[in-house]
Amino acid sequence: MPEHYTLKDLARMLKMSPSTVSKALNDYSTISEMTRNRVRELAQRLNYSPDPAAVSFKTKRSFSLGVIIPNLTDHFYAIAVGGIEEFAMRQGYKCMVCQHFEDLEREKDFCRMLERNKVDGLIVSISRNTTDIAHFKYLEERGIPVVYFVRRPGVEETFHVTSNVYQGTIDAVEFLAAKGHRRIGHIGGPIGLIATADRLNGYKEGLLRSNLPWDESLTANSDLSETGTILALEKLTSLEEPPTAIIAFKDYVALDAMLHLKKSLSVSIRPIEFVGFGN
Amino acid sequence: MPEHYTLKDLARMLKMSPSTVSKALNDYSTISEMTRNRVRELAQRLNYSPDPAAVSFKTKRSFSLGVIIPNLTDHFYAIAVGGIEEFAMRQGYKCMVCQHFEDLEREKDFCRMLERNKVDGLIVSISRNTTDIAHFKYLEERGIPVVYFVRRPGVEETFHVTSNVYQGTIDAVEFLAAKGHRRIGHIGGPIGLIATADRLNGYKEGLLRSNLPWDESLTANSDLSETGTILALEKLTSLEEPPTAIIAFKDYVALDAMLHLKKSLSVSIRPIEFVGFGN
DNA sequence: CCGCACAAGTTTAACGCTAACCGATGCAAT
DNA sequence: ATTGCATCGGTTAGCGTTAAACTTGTGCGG
Repeated sequence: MPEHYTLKDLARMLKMSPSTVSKALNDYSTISEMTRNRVRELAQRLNYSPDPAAVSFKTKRSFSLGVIIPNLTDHFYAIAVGGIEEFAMRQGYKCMVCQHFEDLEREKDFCRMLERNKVDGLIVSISRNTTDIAHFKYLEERGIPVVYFVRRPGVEETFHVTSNVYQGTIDAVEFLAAKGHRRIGHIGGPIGLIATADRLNGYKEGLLRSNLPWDESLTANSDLSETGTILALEKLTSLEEPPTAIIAFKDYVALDAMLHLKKSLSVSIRPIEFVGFGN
Repeated sequence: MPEHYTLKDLARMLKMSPSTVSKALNDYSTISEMTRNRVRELAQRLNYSPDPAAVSFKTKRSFSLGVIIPNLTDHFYAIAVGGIEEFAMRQGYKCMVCQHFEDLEREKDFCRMLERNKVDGLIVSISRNTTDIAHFKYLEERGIPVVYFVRRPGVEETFHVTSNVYQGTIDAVEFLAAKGHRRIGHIGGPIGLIATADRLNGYKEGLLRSNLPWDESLTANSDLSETGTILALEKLTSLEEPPTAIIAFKDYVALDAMLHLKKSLSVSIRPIEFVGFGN
């Protein structure tokens, strides 16, 4: 039942000092090839691995990443986190996954917590209520790199990876226009999100390219809740001349809308085509 | 820009020894009410929080939990992990989420890794290839409690939380029987899983209670992949007298089956009712 | 008035590891 | 020879916290 060996143990067995062992294992150039090999070999044989807590304590880093997302229930984020986790693990990093549930205070708490835990970096999809990103800036100032993911803060210069929803929306409009739709509705997301603006711009550009007129009444916004989506939908369907197709902010917004339509129309008055994409 | 304070800092300011401060913050009974309060107050004011790495290093625990699951892409696990995460955080625990992707070796690696990281406990949904659970036993021997979750190992006495799929399947059979179905099919899960056996037993019991005959040809097993499910489905639909209803191992198995049926039958020969539930 | 229990702190050491600083050796260049 | 310095490894100190061992002061029964 091998308890875990420490550097000291190895050192004793090899009759050298602990720091030599440490250096050997950490590829210091001041250790001879031979010594390094001797150490390596024994370490291997004894199945030695350094105590992460001790290393972290000493070095002030943790080999772990913070991942802040809205919520793991959202399938998109679940998949994303799955991928991040998996990749990070392969590189020897752990992840600390935090769900903010659109709560700014939580988001801030997580930042504190993650800083204390000395994460080596942060991947964040900010909450909808996050306009000020001082708490992230603070981490950056302390040397913790922050990458925004899907959602990113408004004006600031940031590192981020997002999908090109602008182009996506253009494509969606053109796709529907090509199918003959003349009145294409747009259910956008929460006002204030960059993605919401990007999509709206894409929508306008798509109309332009398809030679369709811009008509504000064909646009609505959902807060992404089911009721929010239904409200938005009803704004569009109650028009004199309702749209024959609708582009939605997210796939599940499209789903909510479609289901509602299906449920609420005992007689299907007129088919509406839906396109939902993005996150 | 307040760097982080340490116990020593507080001690200096309060003119007492670091260990007194530590004890005060950790509710030791040998510290007077007054001292405790003084310490608490300053700690509060300076926004002190202990360095987790140091604490972990010293105490040999980490306030973190290991969570080993098949895969975050499975919506069920995503939700479950979301809940675990959330709850753990509230109690001041972090989670280390690990996806084994049905790979036993990975599962073992995670165990090693989690042990080295001194997790305080483990929540596991074992891989399908896990028959021997020595690696978990090993952790338990070392004082790390293990709770199995959804999937649990065969024979062993374990702590586990699972849903009662036995009863669930009985209910499903009775439900369908009550609707008049006489030939109810059953698409089970991978052979070897406890849940697979439990369900089959529930299926049999349900038939018994509904006065329906047991007919082995009405049962099939899916490995849960789409093709596996389709294979199983086809075994049932190609019968002389195919089932008019099918109970499936998981909701997505039912979905795969339904979609396939919908796609493959240009003319809908006969409606089949589906019940899918569980994880 | 002694001794003892107990309360309230303090001192010390240690957890395992790393990094900064030293020391010894050997060899080439002066 | 002596210096210079590169090579290789050892010594030491300390990260922040806690637990065990130790000290001091007080009250109290005998």
